[in-house]
Amino acid sequence: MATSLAEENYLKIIYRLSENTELGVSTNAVAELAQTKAASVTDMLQKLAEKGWVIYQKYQGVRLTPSGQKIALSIIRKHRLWEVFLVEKLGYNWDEVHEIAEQLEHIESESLIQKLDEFLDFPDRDPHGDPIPTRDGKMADQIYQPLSELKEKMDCVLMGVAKDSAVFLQLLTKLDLNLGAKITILEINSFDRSLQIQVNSASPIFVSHEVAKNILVKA
Amino acid sequence: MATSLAEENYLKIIYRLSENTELGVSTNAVAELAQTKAASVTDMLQKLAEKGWVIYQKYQGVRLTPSGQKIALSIIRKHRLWEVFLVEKLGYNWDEVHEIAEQLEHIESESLIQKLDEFLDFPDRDPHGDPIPTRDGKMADQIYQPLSELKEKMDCVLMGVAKDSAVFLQLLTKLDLNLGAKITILEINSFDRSLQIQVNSASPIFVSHEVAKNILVKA
DNA sequence: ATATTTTTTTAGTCTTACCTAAAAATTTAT
DNA sequence: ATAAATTTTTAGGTAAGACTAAAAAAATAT
Ligand SMILES: [Mn+2]
Ligand SMILES: [Mn+2]
Ligand SMILES: [Mn+2]
Ligand SMILES: [Mn+2]
Repeated sequence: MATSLAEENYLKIIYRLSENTELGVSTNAVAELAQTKAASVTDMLQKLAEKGWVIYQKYQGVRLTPSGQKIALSIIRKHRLWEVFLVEKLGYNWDEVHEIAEQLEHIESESLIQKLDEFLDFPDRDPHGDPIPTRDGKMADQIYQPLSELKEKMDCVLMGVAKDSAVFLQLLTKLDLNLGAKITILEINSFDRSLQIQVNSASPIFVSHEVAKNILVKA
Repeated sequence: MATSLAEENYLKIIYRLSENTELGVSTNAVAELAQTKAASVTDMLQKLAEKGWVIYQKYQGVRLTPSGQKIALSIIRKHRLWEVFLVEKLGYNWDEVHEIAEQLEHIESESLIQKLDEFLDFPDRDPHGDPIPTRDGKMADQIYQPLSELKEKMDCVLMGVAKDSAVFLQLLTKLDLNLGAKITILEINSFDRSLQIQVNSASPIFVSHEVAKNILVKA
């Protein structure tokens, strides 16, 4: 069945909110991400349920059916492949690509994504370190851990980010915290959990706990 | 002012129909290309006029204002650049790209088109030989002529097509009539104006007047 | 246990872009 | 010049996807 742009965006949002929980996703949570009102969300959830893409019961929240999940994963696959294209081929920085990919992810053509994937040499991570779902809808687990979970004196490599807002990514770029950066934790301040770290053996810098939580690393 | 997808498509259609004539474009002509009904077109023309993109007077047809023309040209620029990308970078054939470009042309990002243009090395023709409007909205004239206008014994090179329907392009491909093909007119049959031609010095083939009309060549 | 607050749903509108049917204007034919 | 045919516009509706305000349900506090 054909999906409208609005439907695709809702399914993607529900997918994202389902990643961390087993329970149904709340109407308000969807409304916030969709930048719309709860009443509009209720309308749409009823429509998505009729189409068989979500399980929805009044006041019980919503969850994706297998077919809804499949659609969401295909949109995410397209989004991430286009992000790779924008960075690798067109020379964008990682903080500039999300909005454009939000548009490109809705282009409908099986062959286009197939050829794009090939052109990009079948990447398995996007420019933010997020796994790219395979053609048959399997997504690798996020195997990296937040920098905030590491202990003092530990070394690690920056493998991704847990948030792709432009301001956050620009901050990282300014601090030389790019994909692949080598990080050493010098000290963790117990007062505010901020970290003193060394990036690529340069002079030490401070990052807040909030920043460290959103940096994904491999030990 | 922001343009909706529907508005962009209407402006593009009006541009296309204006290319050959000085007069206003008729409601019915627009309706046919938009695959919609005349009543819907009238609605839209009134809206476009309010926005200042067309001059519209009841029963007098419609024509683009300079700002309407500018929008149309920017959509056409995007369409044709994407077609170059699809053929040159992703390996599509020229008969497969139009529908996908119809979607891609509506992606909104100045920088994206700028970078795409650069990535493609600033092409000035698309895979069908059509000129690509410049960033400031100038489009080169179509300087090629239909094969049907040439006389017997003349040599020419295939530089473009006047129609980009998939069936037509597939026929040309089957006959080895690709961009750059060398054509010699052996004979023109006065009965139905069909032509006997030689392509790249291979054995002679026949093409109808209808086909010849839509093949653009340089003598 | 009851009252209050928060969340969610329903009811009623709005805008965009389409539709059909009917009316009006224009064009073509006699 | 009139009549007939065609084109275009108007009038009135529909579906998608949003909104606000009000009602209902659920969660939280007293
Ligand atoms: Mn993104
Ligand atoms: Mn990403
Ligand atoms: Mn095209
Ligand atoms: Mn073209």
